[in-house]
Amino acid sequence: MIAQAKKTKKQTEKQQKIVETAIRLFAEKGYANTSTSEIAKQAGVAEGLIFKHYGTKENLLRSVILPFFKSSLPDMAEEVFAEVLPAKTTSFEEFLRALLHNRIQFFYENKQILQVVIKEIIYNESLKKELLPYLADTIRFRFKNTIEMFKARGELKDIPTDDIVYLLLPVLGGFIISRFVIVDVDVIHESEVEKLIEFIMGGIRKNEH
Amino acid sequence: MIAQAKKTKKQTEKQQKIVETAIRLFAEKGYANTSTSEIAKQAGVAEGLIFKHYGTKENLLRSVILPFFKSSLPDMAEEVFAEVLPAKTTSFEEFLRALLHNRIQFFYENKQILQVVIKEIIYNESLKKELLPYLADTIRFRFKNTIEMFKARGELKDIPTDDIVYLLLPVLGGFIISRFVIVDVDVIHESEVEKLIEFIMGGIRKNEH
Amino acid sequence: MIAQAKKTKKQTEKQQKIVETAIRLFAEKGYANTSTSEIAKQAGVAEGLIFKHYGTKENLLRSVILPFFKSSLPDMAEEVFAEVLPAKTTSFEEFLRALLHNRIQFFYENKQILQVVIKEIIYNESLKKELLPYLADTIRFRFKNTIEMFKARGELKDIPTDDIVYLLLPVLGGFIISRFVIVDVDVIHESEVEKLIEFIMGGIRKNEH
Amino acid sequence: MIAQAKKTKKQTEKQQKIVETAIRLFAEKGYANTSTSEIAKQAGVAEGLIFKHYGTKENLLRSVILPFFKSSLPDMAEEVFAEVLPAKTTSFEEFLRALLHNRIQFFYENKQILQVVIKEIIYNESLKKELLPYLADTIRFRFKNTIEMFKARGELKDIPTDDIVYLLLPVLGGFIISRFVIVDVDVIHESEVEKLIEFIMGGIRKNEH
DNA sequence: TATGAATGAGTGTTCATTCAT
DNA sequence: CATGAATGAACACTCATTCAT
Repeated sequence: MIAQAKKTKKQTEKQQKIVETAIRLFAEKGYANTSTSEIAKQAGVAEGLIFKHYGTKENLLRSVILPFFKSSLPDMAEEVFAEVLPAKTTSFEEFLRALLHNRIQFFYENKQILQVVIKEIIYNESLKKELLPYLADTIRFRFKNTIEMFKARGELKDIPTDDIVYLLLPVLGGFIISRFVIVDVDVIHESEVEKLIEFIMGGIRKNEH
Repeated sequence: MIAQAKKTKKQTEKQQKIVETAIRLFAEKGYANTSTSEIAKQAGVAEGLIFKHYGTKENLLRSVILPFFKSSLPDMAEEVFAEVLPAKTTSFEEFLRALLHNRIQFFYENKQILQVVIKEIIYNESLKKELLPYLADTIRFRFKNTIEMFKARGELKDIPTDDIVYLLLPVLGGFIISRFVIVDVDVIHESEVEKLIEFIMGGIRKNEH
Repeated sequence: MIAQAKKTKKQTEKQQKIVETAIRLFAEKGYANTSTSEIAKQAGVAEGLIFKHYGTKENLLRSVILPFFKSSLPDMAEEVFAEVLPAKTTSFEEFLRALLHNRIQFFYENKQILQVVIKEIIYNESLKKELLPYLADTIRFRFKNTIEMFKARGELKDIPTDDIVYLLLPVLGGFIISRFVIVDVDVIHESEVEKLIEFIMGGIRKNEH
Repeated sequence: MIAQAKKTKKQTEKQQKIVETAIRLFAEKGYANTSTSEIAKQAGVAEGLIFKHYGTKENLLRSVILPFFKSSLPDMAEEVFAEVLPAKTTSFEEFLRALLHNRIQFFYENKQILQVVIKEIIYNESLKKELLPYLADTIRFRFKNTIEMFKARGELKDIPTDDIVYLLLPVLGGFIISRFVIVDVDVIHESEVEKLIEFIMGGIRKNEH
């Protein structure tokens, strides 16, 4: 169900090995610091084969990133929102909790691809231009709907929805990136998630009674 | 006073030009995607001169990053805290506001170096290992003191100080990085800062009366 | 059987050409004065191919020297001693004559590699350290045995065997080096060999009767 | 009296230092493996100064080699033969002994220049072509006269003088080169010299009585 | 499909040499 | 006399890519 980014239709065993190795090396050292000869060697494959299948090194990168980006990621999103939202009784906190758990699980299982995506979006201007708008639109759209729903229920402050999304995304994104990309953790504890949720919901100011 | 990372003691005009050009190109395309020959060409300098002065390409990168990192950055920090804190009457909100304005101004003026630093910390494993602990320690230490002070004044919730810092840093860092590195803005509006502050202080949950 | 230093197992035609050209140029101008681009050009090969096969320029040198040194040279030695010694009746003079003819033939056929070896042993400190002890041990060991045999037969003076070897090696070595390396002759005449043998055996002092 | 190769007429202190350092480095690693920048650094001098004084690197090498070669060496030779020969009563053995002691002392004191000369004569085709004939002529001429004198006295075998010289030079040269250049000894013992002399005079064949 | 020899443009780096000061 | 910044050609080496097998 998850981590399916690696397998498309008909891939030979060697082709599989190439993609796996490329993902691992791109994640470890970055696309620009990984040579096709190293990929070939570690994949146990002739260097020519990479070019038979993918034409260019850049295309190999896209073949790694794009499926994850254009199919797995939105599919997953669909799932989450579909999974969580129907429960009408749920609070926004419950939603956040479910979302975070789902995402964290997903990102943990696709950590290497995620690392490649983030590193290259930051490092590679043309990939950034291509992917960032897509990412922003997709995610933002879903968030807006959900937040407006909860605002209608009176659970959230009367801040404009766009502002909430605009503040929420860097916080959630920063949290996940700092954990999975900057510090390469394997596990995010339940308590961390709870603290984050409480922070997002209530801030840090002491309320007067 | 600011943007002093570029000028050290005795630098010839050409040496200046090399560093400036290197910073610009590293910021635009990343260290790994920038060739020394391109730096030389755009700096109007013989390629050999780069190596006369910096020995290796990697050392040129370090000569760009390290002064910013090890001197300018903590110096600035010192300044902010010194500037803001004495005013005992100030609230934590005032402190945050002053800090953000100061940082935003500083990062705007050093935007390119900042972009280089962040890109390479994410992309270059060995630089990350070298700089991240240093960064974390320096920044974290100052924040802890300040937060504890305001906690003592009863302005902040009774969350453990470490937890507050741990939540605050990705939020502030994520905000600045997403603005200056991912989206390459020139200006951050007053209102954005105010929204961020209110978010940090009060979260998004509607308070019951 | 001889000059086999050039051909190892599976070498492509171009690889052959690289080694041949490298040997020739190293012999003519020395390793340090020969550029890989010149080798490539004269071998009719892309420069990159040299590094595909040999990794570094230094490794190309070693690939030229070491097989000659560690296999051909001792193999030959084996042969000579095996060929000459069984004939119990042979005198030491006969042995010397056979040895010299064999060596001269061998060195003539491998003249260029020999020139490379000698030039680099003299010029390249690290190669000297690596090869000289090996050379000394191998050669010296065989000589000692042979000389002791002939001493036992009463053909040679009662000088300590080590001293004889220690005097004989520079003489033989100096003779061959001065002919093949310093003066680049193609042929060493029978009469030269005879004079050398008579000199070694009898010296230059006139015997009184 | 000796080691005067280093000082010509008016040399500044820095110029002295350049030549000394060049000799040392050329001797250690060879001319081709020594960079002018290294010479300058180790001599404590600006790199430009080398070229102010010597024009090119090759000219620096010649300024080191030629005075030694064209003045010191023949001068010394003159001395030896003048010193030894007058004593009419002396035997050829005595002459050889005096010659060797004189040369060994001289080469020991000029070991580094000697190493440079020998290494470059073997490595540098154009220097070889220039110096070798000169060397051969000068040395050979003096030897011939001496040997003929001793032959006239009946001390030496009736081998043609040219043959004796032709055999003697590689032996003496090989002995000195193998000691001072290949093995970098500081001292040659009296006993070694004696063995060499006895070898040259009497060979190794046991004489029948 | 898969190999791996071969390419050639490009990379970081070195080095002898020049020249303004 | 002396410096050292600056040059540019050459150097060893890398790498994505091609192609005959």
